[in-house]
Amino acid sequence: MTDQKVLTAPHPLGQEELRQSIELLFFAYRDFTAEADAILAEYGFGRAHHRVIYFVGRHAGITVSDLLDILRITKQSLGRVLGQLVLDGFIVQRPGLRDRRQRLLELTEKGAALERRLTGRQADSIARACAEAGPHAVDGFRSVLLGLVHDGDRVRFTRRPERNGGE
Amino acid sequence: MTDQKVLTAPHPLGQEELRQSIELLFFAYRDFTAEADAILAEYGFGRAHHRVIYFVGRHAGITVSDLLDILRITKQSLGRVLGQLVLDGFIVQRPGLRDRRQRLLELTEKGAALERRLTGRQADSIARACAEAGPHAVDGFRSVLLGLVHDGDRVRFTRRPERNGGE
DNA sequence: CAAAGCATGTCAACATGACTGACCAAAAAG
DNA sequence: CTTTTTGGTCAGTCATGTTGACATGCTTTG
Repeated sequence: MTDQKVLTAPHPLGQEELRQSIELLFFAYRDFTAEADAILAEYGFGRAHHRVIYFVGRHAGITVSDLLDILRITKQSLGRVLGQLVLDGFIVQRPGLRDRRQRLLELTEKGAALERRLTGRQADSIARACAEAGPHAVDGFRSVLLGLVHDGDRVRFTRRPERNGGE
Repeated sequence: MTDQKVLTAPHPLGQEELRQSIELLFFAYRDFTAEADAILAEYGFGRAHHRVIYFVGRHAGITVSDLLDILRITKQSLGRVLGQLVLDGFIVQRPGLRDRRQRLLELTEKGAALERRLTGRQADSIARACAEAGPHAVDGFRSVLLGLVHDGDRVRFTRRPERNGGE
């Protein structure tokens, strides 16, 4: 019969290839996040808690405002999950020195342990997928994803993400 | 032989690369879905409606059960959004002939128009990102994503997705 | 300095879209 | 013909997003 290997894109990408890419993104994200969700459920947490733990771990001392810029949710939504994480001892807040309104966020050791567990699991998933696809595929994977990220956030991937000045 | 770093990869992807990949997936998915969300908001719909419209468009005559297998949500969750879409005239249900309990789902012309609008917008996003990254990157993008998809669903991308036998 | 305005974060009320449990109807199994 | 399985629905709850009103503290200005 005719072809059945649909996974090679000859040219500027036809309708079918684009549809498959849309679906791949949906299925991949669904399954990728399901891994961590299972762990989070043990703690009574959801995906929102995961995102907070991850980015606080990544940027120790981050302010609530900066976290909001990353997550693109409202202060109120963040406030709820953040409050739970603080109550449960996964995150500590300390007031900013330069600006006492701020609550600079940090993981506790307990929080850092959970973060390592979650990130480790997800890193394993990606590492396995990358290994299967070959090291060469990884560059393509990353550059297409980067093209999907809105301009304002691309800088996160082109320079060092660490920059915790003042406090 | 027998060393541990012999497994062919030039660099097995370090911690930092893996973290960046995790974040890329988060940011790319966030921005990718935001495009369609804006359109959906005009109709008073959410992301759940989008997924239903998309997969019903993709598999005309699909049953509720098969749709549930794709979406991995509960019948009850699907029922609500599906009910709205039927009420608003975006989807029609017709009873199965072989099994009268089934409600085979199809888009109306109105539903198909919305589906084209949503998919077109998302296809443009991906096409642009792929064009920027180069046609070569696209293969890598797709094969890594495919590696993240759980086994049971990979078959959707290796053979023709159409197969509406019975009715 | 005091008042105005802006920035940071909180509280209250609400909407969406997941979930579980109880249920009905039709088909399949005995 | 009963019982079990399958396909789908109704009611209620939970998680997590939203907007609006607000307290506090920094900054700017008369």
